[in-house]
Amino acid sequence: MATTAEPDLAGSALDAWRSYLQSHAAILRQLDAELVAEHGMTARDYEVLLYLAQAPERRLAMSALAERTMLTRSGITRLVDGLVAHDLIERVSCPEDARISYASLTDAGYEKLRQAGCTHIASIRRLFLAHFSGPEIEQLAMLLARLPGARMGEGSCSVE
Amino acid sequence: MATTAEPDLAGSALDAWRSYLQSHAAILRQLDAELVAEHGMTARDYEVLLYLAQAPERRLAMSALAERTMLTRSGITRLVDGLVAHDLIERVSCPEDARISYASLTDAGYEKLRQAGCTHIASIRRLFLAHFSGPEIEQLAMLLARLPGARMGEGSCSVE
DNA sequence: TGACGCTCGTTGACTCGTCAACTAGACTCA
DNA sequence: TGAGTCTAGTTGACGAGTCAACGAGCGTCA
Repeated sequence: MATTAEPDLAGSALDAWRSYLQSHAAILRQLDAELVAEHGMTARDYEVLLYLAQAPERRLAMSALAERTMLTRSGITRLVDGLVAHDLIERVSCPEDARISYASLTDAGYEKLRQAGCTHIASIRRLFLAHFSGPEIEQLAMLLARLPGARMGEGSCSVE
Repeated sequence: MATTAEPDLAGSALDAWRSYLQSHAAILRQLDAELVAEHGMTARDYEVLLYLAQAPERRLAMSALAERTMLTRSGITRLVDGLVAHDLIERVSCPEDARISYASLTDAGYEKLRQAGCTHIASIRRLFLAHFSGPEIEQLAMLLARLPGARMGEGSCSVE
């Protein structure tokens, strides 16, 4: 119907890209829905609590959180606002540098994280991992690690 | 520091999942930024125009668009509103069923899509495909196709 | 000391997409 | 025919996250 002069994607390349895009949307939506339904918490909330739990003294500067979650600093400010309102996190100012404010996991936040972790990790297994064999997971990990933004070996996915 | 009684993710499983999540965020952000910078259009806009270009008579009912893009019907209404305002799409009512309104690609929309396609596909190649060999792409396509939401063989990624 | 430039976090205004409620039209069945 | 129900699409109110602008604090260098 028209020219195909522009660079085209076809075959496996297209399949890989489409599956990558669409599966991500579907899985994340489902993951979020389950976490919200069972623990009143979004996947982002969970992610933030997890990073804090894994950090030294269970606290991180706002900027550090923003970097890990791939949100902007203003995005993190608002997300943390919500978690503070639910007493899962508290803000702690830094005595050495007054510009810095830490997000610090409360005991309640830690407990909430542990509870939600069961649901969340089970969901990840069911929606993602269960579709592959052990060697396939390794293969997938190896391939996906090459993509921009992929970072590895930064702690566990459950509470330490 | 705490018990690890809850199910845990470790090793390749964690790496695969983390890379999957984080690479997606990074790639999509970059893809969107490039499309916006060069063509004043988001990746979602592009996606909608592409689905229309590939559809019979270059038009689709709103619900069909919603399903393909994994947006809700209200989300699609608003996205299409924007594209209509830019004359890339027009709404056409269905004579057989007055409930249905088609989103129909205009010539301007088609031309815009062709232009943006060059940028977009080049970006996908650079950010995603370039990191793998041919056989690796096939492997990846095969693996990712098993995930929920992944659908394959539904046309090309460029204008037909 | 103090002006300059940088970083950190927050805020206002905005965009994008959701959910729930709604309207309008089509189908079904008595 | 007409009540009940279902589907398609839109709208209002909202939540989440972005960008741009800002205030405050730190470091540097003259």
